[in-house]
Amino acid sequence: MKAISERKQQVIATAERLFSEKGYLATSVRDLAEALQIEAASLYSHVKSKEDLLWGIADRCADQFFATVEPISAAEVNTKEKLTQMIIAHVQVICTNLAASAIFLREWRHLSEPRKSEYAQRRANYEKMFRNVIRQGIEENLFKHYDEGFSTRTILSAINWTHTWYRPDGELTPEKVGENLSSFLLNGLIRTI
Amino acid sequence: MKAISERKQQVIATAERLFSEKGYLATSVRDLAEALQIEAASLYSHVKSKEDLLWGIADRCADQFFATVEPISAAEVNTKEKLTQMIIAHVQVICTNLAASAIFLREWRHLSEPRKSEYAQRRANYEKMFRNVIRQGIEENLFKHYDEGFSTRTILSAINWTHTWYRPDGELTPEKVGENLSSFLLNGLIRTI
DNA sequence: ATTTTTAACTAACAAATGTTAGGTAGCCGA
DNA sequence: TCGGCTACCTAACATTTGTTAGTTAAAAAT
Repeated sequence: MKAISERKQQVIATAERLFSEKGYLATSVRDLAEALQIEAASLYSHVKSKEDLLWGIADRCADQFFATVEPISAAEVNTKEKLTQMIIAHVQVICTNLAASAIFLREWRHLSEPRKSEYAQRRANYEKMFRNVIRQGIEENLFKHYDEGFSTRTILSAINWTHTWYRPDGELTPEKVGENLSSFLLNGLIRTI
Repeated sequence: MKAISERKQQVIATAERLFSEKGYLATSVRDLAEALQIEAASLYSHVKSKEDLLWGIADRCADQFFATVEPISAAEVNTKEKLTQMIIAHVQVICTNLAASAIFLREWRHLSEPRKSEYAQRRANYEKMFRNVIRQGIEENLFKHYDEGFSTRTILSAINWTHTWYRPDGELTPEKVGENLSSFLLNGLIRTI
């Protein structure tokens, strides 16, 4: 496989940070170069193009979400437990890859075709894992009979937003955040006892 | 007050659509002009600058959210009912102003200072209305004792995402969507009876 | 009938953007 | 010691960008 030089790793890490902070379009190649304290043209020793950089980040991040959540999705556990664990795992990926996750969740839209459509498909496949477990829960009469797409979108939007507010230096561990979110979404805000 | 000519309304409506579809930065003045079938420079008969256009849209949309939700926030109803109605109202504004809401929710970040900071403050004040009613519910021991900021962010992110998937030509009315969302968030996905 | 306003135009601008060409100093393995 | 590789440089490029200047034809107001 292709080994990734240490310097290229720095380029990628800086790009992740800037793309997630300011957005892909608002980050110029010169901004990125300045953050690395080199000239803009020098970036092209490490990277083929600005969009290739975005693509690489998006690609690797998608891999990580799949690698973390897919095993849980395929495991044999009861439905409630499975959804809980998937939420916790998903949130964990976000919290430990805040910058890259922002690309997975938002900035991928700025890929150009055909990559953009391919990526949208990949994201849809990812979300289908959540959709499937939710459908399962509905069929088992364990989950409420909302439209299955509605429930999926509501849960995903609530947990995805984590990437905008989670701070690694805060007091909450990623796991605790995931537990709180799954508990909230499964049981609701209202006290029942 | 300043009357807004019919043509300017068209410019604004088209800008709302393009800014929300492709994003503010990805929409050039020439894109906008082409959609209106005029030359780029002609836009400046109607609008002072591209950012002024963004600003106007963001400003009016914020007004609308406040005008719709603030009266409910200030009303004397029990806490659960108040939060429910606020969610429904908020979702209703989104669903009936999909394009402008996308600016309120996302694209305002591309305002330049000091407008950006002012707008962020305004949004924070808006969200504070939700935060307050949630705190109230916690104090009344009616809502679960999650961190108040956590609950607020979770609810808002779930309901804000509506703007990406709601279709006016679908079968759900905005009110029904709001009811489903508030029911989901207050009671959770799990069946209890 | 004359003036003013409106809404468009053409032409051009400076600045910013992503990118390429071609070069150079230092390091590493043979 | 030599050749090639790495990581950067300067200079320049073609486009795209938001915007201004100045003009014009038609409509509205006086």
